[in-house]
Amino acid sequence: MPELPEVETIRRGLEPVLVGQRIQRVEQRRADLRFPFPENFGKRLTNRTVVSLQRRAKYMLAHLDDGTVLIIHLGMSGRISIVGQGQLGQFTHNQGNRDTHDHVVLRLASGTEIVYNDPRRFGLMDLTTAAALGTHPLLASIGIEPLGPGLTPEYLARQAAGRRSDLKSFLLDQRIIAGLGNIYVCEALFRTRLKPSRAAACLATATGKPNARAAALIPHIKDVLNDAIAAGGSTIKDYTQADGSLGYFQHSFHVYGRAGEPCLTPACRGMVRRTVQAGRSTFFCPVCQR
DNA sequence: ATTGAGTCCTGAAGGC
DNA sequence: TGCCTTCAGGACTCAA
Repeated sequence: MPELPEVETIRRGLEPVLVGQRIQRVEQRRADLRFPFPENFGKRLTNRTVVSLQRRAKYMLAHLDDGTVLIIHLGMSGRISIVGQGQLGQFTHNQGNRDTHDHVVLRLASGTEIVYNDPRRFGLMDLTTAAALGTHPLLASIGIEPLGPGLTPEYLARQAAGRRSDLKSFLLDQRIIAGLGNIYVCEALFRTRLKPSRAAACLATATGKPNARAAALIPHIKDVLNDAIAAGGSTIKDYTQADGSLGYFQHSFHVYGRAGEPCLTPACRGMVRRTVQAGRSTFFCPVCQR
């Protein structure tokens, strides 16, 4: 389920358990995920201490004490569990009891295990260094953070001007905004009352300047992401998951997954519709999104 | 340079 | 119960 808010929620849940800890043992249970693991993957992590855990787009970046950076992407189905002593001190489930899709287990000096599980294996892990992070092939050409200061009406308009793609594909393009996924693009466009099939160029004037649509879209993108992070954060805080899984919280979406159901805009009589754009499901209200 | 289609992989859900 | 099809929160690679 991971989009940016899920990754950020997982990062926040993992941070207090992982940062400052020495990785005592690495259990790598297969040779590849989406890509092969780098050479000596386990060896390079073993006995290293995690100094910080950051997020860039949908990537988690664990900085280690020797300058190594562990890059983790969860793909479509990646999940991370904290097994052992949870944040409230209770043991959550038996260690050593591995699932078929538990691909990597990091055993920490504290005795806690960080378990990476990914049935579809669209996720990945790689190693680089802090110095080389900016030129890493996966990170070098991705766009701005949607929650960062770079997302401005001017930026959106500059990127959108002259494009022939539709709004939905434009916002999903990680080279423009890095971290928006299918759900939150649908939700942000709903909040902005913009039809996903509209041309991306509708965010700019003829001279490439931002217009009212670009200005309106930005706070909706930020709000929908921040709302989801806030919802996830409370779940982590309460630590309600019996198995220690992170990022399983429920969201209430306005359009995503609601095809055939009534639009939630007050007084709107529309029905949420599902279409396909760029091979991905799009959900929108044809009445109030124009 | 952009854009769209195909691709990786497993599991859940729904139809018959 | 079982077999089949469709769909899934991502994003790389390649062809046009």
